[in-house]
Amino acid sequence: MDNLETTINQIPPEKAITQLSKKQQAVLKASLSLFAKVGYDRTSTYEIAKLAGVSEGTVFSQFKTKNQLLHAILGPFIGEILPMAASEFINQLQTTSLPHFEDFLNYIVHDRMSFVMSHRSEFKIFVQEMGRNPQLLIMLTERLNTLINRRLSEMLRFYQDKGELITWDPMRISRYIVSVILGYLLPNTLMSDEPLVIEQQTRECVEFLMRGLSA
Amino acid sequence: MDNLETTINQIPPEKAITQLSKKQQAVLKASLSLFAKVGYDRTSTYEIAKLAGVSEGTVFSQFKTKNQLLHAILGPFIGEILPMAASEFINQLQTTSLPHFEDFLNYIVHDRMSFVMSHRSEFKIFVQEMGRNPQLLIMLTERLNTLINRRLSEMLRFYQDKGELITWDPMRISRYIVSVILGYLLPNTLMSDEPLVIEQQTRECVEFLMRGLSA
Amino acid sequence: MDNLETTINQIPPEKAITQLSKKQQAVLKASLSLFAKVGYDRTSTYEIAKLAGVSEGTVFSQFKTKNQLLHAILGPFIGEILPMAASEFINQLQTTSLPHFEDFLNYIVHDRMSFVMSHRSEFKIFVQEMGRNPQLLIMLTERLNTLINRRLSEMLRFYQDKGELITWDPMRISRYIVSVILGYLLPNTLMSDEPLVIEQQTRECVEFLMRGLSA
Amino acid sequence: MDNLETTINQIPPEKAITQLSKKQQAVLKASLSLFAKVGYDRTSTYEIAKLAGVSEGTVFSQFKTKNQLLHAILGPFIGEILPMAASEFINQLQTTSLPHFEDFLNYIVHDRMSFVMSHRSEFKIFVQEMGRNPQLLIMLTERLNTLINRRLSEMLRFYQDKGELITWDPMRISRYIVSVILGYLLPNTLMSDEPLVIEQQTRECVEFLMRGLSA
DNA sequence: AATGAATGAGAGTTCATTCAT
DNA sequence: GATGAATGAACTCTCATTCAT
Repeated sequence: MDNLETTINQIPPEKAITQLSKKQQAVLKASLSLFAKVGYDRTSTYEIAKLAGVSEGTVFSQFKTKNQLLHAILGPFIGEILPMAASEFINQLQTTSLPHFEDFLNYIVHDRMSFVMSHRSEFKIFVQEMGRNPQLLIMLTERLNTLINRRLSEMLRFYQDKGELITWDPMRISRYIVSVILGYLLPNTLMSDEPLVIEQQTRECVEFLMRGLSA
Repeated sequence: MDNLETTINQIPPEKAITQLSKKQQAVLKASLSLFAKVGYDRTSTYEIAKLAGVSEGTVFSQFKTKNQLLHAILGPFIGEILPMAASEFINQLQTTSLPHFEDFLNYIVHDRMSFVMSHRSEFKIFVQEMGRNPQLLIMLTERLNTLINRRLSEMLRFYQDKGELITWDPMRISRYIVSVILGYLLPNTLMSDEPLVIEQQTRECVEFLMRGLSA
Repeated sequence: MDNLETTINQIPPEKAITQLSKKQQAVLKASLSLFAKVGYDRTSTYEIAKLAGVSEGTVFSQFKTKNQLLHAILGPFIGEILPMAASEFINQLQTTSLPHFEDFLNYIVHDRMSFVMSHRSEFKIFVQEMGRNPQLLIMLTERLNTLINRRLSEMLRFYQDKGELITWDPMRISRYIVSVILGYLLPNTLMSDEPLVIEQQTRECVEFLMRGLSA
Repeated sequence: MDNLETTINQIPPEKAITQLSKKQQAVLKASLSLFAKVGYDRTSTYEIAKLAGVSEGTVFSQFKTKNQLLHAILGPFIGEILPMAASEFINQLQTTSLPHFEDFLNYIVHDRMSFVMSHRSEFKIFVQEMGRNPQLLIMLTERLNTLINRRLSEMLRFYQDKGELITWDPMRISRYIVSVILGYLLPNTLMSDEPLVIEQQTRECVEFLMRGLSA
């Protein structure tokens, strides 16, 4: 693994993917599918080429190495997995759209579940590589912490001041929210191919979290 | 990956390990260390041999294949990870030692955290392989479900009847307990090498779960 | 290597080069530079295209194969490296312009040194390929021998008859002349990029050869 | 080419070669033969394996890379090519065994010709790589210069003082000696497989050099 | 004429596994 | 039982060459 750090730091050049030729997109799609199914290490570039219906040389014409293929898949995903509660978007919601903590919870739980479910394969690959690449997890956590400290803590304090949220450390609160969401997503994405009924799961999830986190 | 199913179904031949010669134990230990650090696929048998201080041939004298090495490591671990709420042990606790749900929570949270922390490497390998081997996770879940339906549900009903536990589906309750525990264990085991202050974490964990799960 | 024999046998199509388009000339120039710097085998057509500022396809539009590129470079060079004492030109010099052996030596030493120094890159490529392509050297030698036997021997006899040149076999005499000239050229072309002070070197060279070859 | 510098600086671990297994020696021998015949770049490890009668894996079991194979061949050769006029050996010859410059010439011409002829393949590979690896030539020359300045110049001065050797710069004298020797060796080693009649060539060589270099 | 995406044969290298010692 | 040299299939990657545009 060369450097997944770069992957995380780059804002994904969204257009890049659409600029790819048909064959290159097939390569990317085949990689996505195989990496998710059997893992990065157990996928050979020969199998990728075969599934994509191209020659092995073609696999390397756009993405110079097998590792760049992984980056090309995980880069955009990582770039979008975190903004959960990011920047402008959140600030504006704060007082207007989400007056109560329950609204807030409903929003992010539903939003992140939807995102992951519509990127199941990327998520699975990400989870797999995470086990192998602590760096990946460490950086993600650091970013998450920054996010929480800079943005989220203000918001949480907003609800805490309103008496709707228990006055725990924002970090601790976030940990529980993330844990419970993942408790729904991980078994589903890793084990089955059935789509999740997001509305139902969100309701359950929020119900529990509201009990645990209300003031 | 031949067949990890066998791994799970076998009651771990506990004695096997102690029967191993010094060299074979060194092999197992080296494998454990390397698999956890860089992953099964990225560990070569040559490196195992070097770290264990034996010849490459010796690596294969006891464990016929590299995969059997993985089994020899994960087998016992999986065999012990589940009994969490298993069989005799739980039944006897039920009414005597753990009269209140909080006692029960305290017990299993502390118990499982301790277990995982004292088998960090095995846990890490398990998590890594899980992403790659859905079979592993599916079987584990099925077993967990059986366990919950047969044993745990009785216990939970016991606390529910006492009015100490919310009357949700036992499966749902278990999901939250497991999720929150893992929310503490995963970042710690995957990211850092610092030991966890189990007592402190247990207290936090139980505090949150009690709020979320009390009747 | 297809057939470098053809390269030697072809009278270099002098005009060919000037007939080439700007792009083709750029390709030839880039090849010359890269072949000389890192060698034919270690130069990829991609690098040639990049340096020439053309597409990879263009590299092959004029020269059908990479090998033809080598031929296009070495052909003219080989065609001109030998005429040292060739044909009409020499015959006419013989008695008129170069009455003494020292004049003769001065002439060819200076002439060949100048030629090589103004074709350093070609010379370097030629030397490199020679090691790999004995055919190249064999043919060159045969041609040299023919040249010597047919033309040069007459001339040398002229000076021998005048008592200015030792009465050794012309082949032997030629060997020493060539060796000593190469003794100056090789280190300079292979090792450094500094231009040779040809006048100075010629004087030294001739001084030594005169001592060794005078009657 | 990683680092041929190391090759030159290491005194060749002579024993290493004899310690090699039969198969490894076959690999070395096959490499020597193929590198000399078609060049390093145009020899594939598959061909080496085939010629050596071993599997391709075996080629890499002792020599980790193809390049190390080249080093293993050139290292010892380079280590011995220079001592021509080296250290103790020369000093002791100086006044005792070689009273006259002609004796001295006879000695080194014969000695170096014998050495190269008994290492034809290595010499050929060396010449080929030299064209591609200026570093190789530069270092060799620097060493040669050091050798000449430190040791040889004393010796030459000894003969100059005796009035047997022209009072030119030692560097210049060396250049001619080397050039003329190579003038015999290069065509023979590069072009043919016929053994050289060393005695005859040495006599010719010395005869010419004596004429050119006598005071 | 020029492009550059695509090709596929072949390169160097790795590695789990075997087996004679 | 232990060794480590040997294996050969499989791997990632390179590159001269082709061809539709």
